[in-house]
Amino acid sequence: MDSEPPWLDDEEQQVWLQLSLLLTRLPTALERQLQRDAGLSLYEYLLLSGLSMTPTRRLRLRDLAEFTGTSLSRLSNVIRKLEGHGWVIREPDPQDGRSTFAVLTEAGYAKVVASAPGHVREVRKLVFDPLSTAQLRRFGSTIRRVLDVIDPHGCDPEALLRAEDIEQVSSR
Amino acid sequence: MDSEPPWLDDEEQQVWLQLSLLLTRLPTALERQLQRDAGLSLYEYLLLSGLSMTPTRRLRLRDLAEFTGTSLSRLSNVIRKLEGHGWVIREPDPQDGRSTFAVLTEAGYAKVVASAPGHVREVRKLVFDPLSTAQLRRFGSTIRRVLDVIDPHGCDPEALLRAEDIEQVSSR
DNA sequence: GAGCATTACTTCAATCTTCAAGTAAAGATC
DNA sequence: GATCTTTACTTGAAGATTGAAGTAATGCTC
Repeated sequence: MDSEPPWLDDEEQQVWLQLSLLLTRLPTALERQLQRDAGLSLYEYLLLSGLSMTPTRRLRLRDLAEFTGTSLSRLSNVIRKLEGHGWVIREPDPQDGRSTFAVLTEAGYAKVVASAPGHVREVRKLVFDPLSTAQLRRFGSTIRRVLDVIDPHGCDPEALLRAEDIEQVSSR
Repeated sequence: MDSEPPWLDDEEQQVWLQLSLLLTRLPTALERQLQRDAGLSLYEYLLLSGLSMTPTRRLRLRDLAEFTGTSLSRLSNVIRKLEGHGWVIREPDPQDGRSTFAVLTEAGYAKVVASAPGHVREVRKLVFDPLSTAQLRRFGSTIRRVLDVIDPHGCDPEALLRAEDIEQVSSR
């Protein structure tokens, strides 16, 4: 096997430092805005907006956990909290007795609609405004390359959001 | 001021999705490796390795909080845990009765030395190997641009690590 | 169709994080 | 030099997260 250098060179170290900072500072900044203006955590926002992007505004908990990138256990707790606010309800999956849908209520949809603009404004301010179009494009493909290594099956969240509507028969 | 579009265009949305994934998946992957191979959280590793990079292997808690990007409160708790392992001790700052040094012990230093190669290998595998040199350079400067907006004073952590030994002798 | 493995979810306990006080030392201002 | 503010840190309670069971439905294999 190739023996790789045991430490990063100067340039790598520079980039690694920048990336580490981004990894901690950006979520914190987004979280702050959402918490202040909408009383939502970044995770909660991601969850609600994920549901809202879906044709029937529902997702199996398993898929939602995948989409938000966390454990079912955490998701289960957060859903309970969101149910308390009346933003989400659980519905059994008629096709599979094991799985449960998280369904966005009207109130939940309204919450997303109300919170999205502020969040988008922040994302735009912090990420898109400072970058040129070309820079943006390269940034995206660089990140994609890293993600391919972390998660080679590239469990495309977009696909998740689109693929779940086939089996709708009833409800509402 | 320009009124900005209320939502992201397709390309922006793509990039944003990639970035969101990176923000959650990369720390998780690094955390997993460290937890498995060294029994450390990413935060603990960052903290210990920050101390180890310092000329005297010590940093004021305030500076360490800044460096690791979190609250003093969290830091205080983590330091207590690390003290329990014998990796760190607290020492009062003779220059300023309010502040405390976190000092890396020999055992703590040994812990960093033992854990670093595995962590570096993971970082290299996930971030540097997939990128060309040119890509890397652009990636770094793109990130820097974003960070400049989030944190304009650009409180350079490198400076922190270097700057703390001057005042062993004098005050301000 | 019986038995075994897997999947989807929930819950509990342990740990971790945050937030809001609280303490105590410095520094600033008059 | 008395008072006011700021800075550095700690602590305790509340809330969040993880990890290990536990339950229940499903799928797989013989």
